[in-house]
Amino acid sequence: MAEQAETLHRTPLSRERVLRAAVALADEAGIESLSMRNLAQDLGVVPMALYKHVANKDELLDGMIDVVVGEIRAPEPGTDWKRAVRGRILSAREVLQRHPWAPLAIESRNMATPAILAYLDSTIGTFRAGGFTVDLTHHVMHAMGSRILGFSQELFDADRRAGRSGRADTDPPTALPPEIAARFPHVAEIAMAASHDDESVLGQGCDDQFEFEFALDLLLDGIERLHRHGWASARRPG
Amino acid sequence: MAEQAETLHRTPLSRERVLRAAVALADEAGIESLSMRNLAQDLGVVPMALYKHVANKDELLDGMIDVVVGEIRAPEPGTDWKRAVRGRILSAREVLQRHPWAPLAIESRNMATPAILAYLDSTIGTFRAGGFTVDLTHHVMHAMGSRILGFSQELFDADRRAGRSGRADTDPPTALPPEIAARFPHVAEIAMAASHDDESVLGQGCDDQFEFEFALDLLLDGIERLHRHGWASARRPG
DNA sequence: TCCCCTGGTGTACGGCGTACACCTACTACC
DNA sequence: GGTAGTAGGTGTACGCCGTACACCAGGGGA
Repeated sequence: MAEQAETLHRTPLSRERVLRAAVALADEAGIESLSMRNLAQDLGVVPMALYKHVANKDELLDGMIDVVVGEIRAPEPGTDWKRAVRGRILSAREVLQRHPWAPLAIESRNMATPAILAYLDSTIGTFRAGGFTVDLTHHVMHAMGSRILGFSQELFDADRRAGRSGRADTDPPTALPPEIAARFPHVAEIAMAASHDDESVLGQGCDDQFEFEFALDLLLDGIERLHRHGWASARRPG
Repeated sequence: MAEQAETLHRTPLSRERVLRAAVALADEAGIESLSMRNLAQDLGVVPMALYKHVANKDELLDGMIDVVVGEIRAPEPGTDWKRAVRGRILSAREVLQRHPWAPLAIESRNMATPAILAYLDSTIGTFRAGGFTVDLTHHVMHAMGSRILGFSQELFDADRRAGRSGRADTDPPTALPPEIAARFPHVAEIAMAASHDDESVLGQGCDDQFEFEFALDLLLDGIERLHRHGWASARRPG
């Protein structure tokens, strides 16, 4: 019977299947345990079999990124540029939260993958359709940076670093140890305010979604202002 | 004589020396060739000797980050918050350009190193001294994200990815291949405008420094506006 | 019938981080 | 001066990694 199971051969590998298995593995076990060997084992196959479908591990990562980026929802057409861009970026953020390893993977790779280019192209198109000059659009895209793909690379969030496995326990208050608080009083002050829900609007710890939208709107509002005022690049005087 | 050279022993290792050698190695050869073995060889020592001074490779990386962050210039006192923050961030940017591997290293690590905390603490202090509420300061720090440490994690710059060795040849025009341009017309339009120096203000390719300051000022101006209007967090209505 | 081509296999190599036992030279103390 | 303890460099070895290369099964076309 084992023989029969052998015989009616498992659905054969394909680039598609390899990529999806890789994304699933990274989602569940963290990017640090995505090795060709582990991935092969998940697929019930010998490690070298993967190389018939992806050139090497780097190319595997590129493929995984494209899978993820492909999940981002296109903006509904007919809305104004600001709403369209905002909606799309928030959709990107949702996607990346399902794949916590992706931001770091994206940043550490070449970035010229087809899906990313398509995404950027479409976003640029939204600005252009909204009446932005090529010039302003260019700078705006730079200014949005990685946020345009839904992540902001905070300096704080200890979560999600280095691709932790899925839902780690969202850390409770975790008042920072007193010797730290003493050395860094200003940090302590903020941490304090953020964890006490006295009259502070912030509930338990930081509300990541709020912070993301705060920064996003700060940028979008600034951009809108530049656009309305017909901003054109002229190097600011020294 | 070899014996004598042996005998008057080389200056002994120290955490300090190990860290500086590691930074130098990463600067010159790229972070991908920073291995405990290579580093030991550079120091004329056997790999395991390093473990008497750093606990493991992760701790080595943390130490390297602290070395780099320690190079950031403190703002001259007595200036207004905006000038102080801006100056310091631009100083941070200079430092990180000397250590192209650092942004990725920083992002992939835990971030709670003493030097980083001290840096954040001092920056927060600048905002507070400028009259910002704890609340606004908190959000502002989030909004600045990694930019506060001098890097923006662009999606474009192919340079500097994954810690290339020092000065790679700054790529010439490099008009993107026509089949790409056809598939991604909006990207092509921008690339075109950026490389032609016709009447476009941008010289050859992108001016990274300009883009960085553009985004930085966009944020700082927006922040200033919030501050002046006495912004206080109240969740935006759905 | 034969051949080739697609795709899975097995073995092996060099590099990595690092555990662990060892040795050596120096310092402190009697 | 002798001895014990310790800080710091050494050597060996293990298990993991990516992947080169030779091989092989089986199915489809000539």
